Amino acid sequence: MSSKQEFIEKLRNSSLRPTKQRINICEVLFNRDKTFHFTINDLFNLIKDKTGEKVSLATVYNTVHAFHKKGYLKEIPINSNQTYFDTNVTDHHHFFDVKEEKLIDLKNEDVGPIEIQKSIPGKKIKSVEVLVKLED
Amino acid sequence: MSSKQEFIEKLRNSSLRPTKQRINICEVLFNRDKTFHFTINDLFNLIKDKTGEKVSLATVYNTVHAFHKKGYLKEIPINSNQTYFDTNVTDHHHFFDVKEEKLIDLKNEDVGPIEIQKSIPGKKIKSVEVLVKLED
DNA sequence: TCGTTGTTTATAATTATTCTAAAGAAGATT
DNA sequence: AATCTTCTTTAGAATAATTATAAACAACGA
Repeated sequence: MSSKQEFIEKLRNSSLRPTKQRINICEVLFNRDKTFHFTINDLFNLIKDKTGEKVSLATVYNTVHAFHKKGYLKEIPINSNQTYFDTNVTDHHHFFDVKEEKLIDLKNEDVGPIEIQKSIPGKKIKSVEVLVKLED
Repeated sequence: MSSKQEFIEKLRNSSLRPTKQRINICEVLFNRDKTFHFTINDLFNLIKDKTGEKVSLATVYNTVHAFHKKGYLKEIPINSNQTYFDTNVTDHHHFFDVKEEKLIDLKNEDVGPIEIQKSIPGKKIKSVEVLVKLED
């Protein structure tokens, strides 16, 4: 449970002006116990439902990208026509239920350590992501 | 080096009629030594270049999807605006050079074994994919 | 050869995302 | 508080990838 005040500080600390819209988006994204997987469209609809206030789609895009850039959101690679984001920005992996189009977190302990025994000169590893697809 | 005749058989065996267009696409996709990573648009352009014959974009989409369904192509999960495919349908992983937008194969030996120590009732694992993003 | 069914194609439609430019709000300065 | 600057929001247009449509065409079987 985070308070409005905390969100305002968080935004200020990131040199993002604490606007009504951004605070509403924070409420929806970060005011929850469990990690949250979503598409922009999910979020767009949830904001209306949860806060009663409408935020334009463009602002949702802007804000999600801003939060992603600041490291408050993580983009999840799935083959789908829509981009998925995750409020859990720690290093972790995912199940993807292909039929239900649903993402499920894998704790780091759920996946053994991953050793990459190859390197490309001049490049360093930015991230290692495992995606486990599930079928019935 | 596969021959035209082999492609025709391959197509027939999959109950896909061996049309000129499909055979051309096979030549471009499967008549090569190394694995091939591509987007639909890459392929569309390559067909013109390599075979001299033009195939409509819609047919490229149709054929790639048909081949994917038959298991001759693999879709690769990357966060990008375009969908990537791979002619290497065996179980393997990838580097993705974020800057150059280029995929590089990881042999299975290059990645230690991956243990998934969690399961979802009623679901079974369809695939396990590792994507290693690279930066400079 | 003829009829059936599958395929190709140009084009239109759809969908996710980004761009644009004008109106509005936040922050700093006096 | 009034003003100025800068950032933000917004509706709507623009773009880009993909999918749908429906008519012309080609492969197959009888």
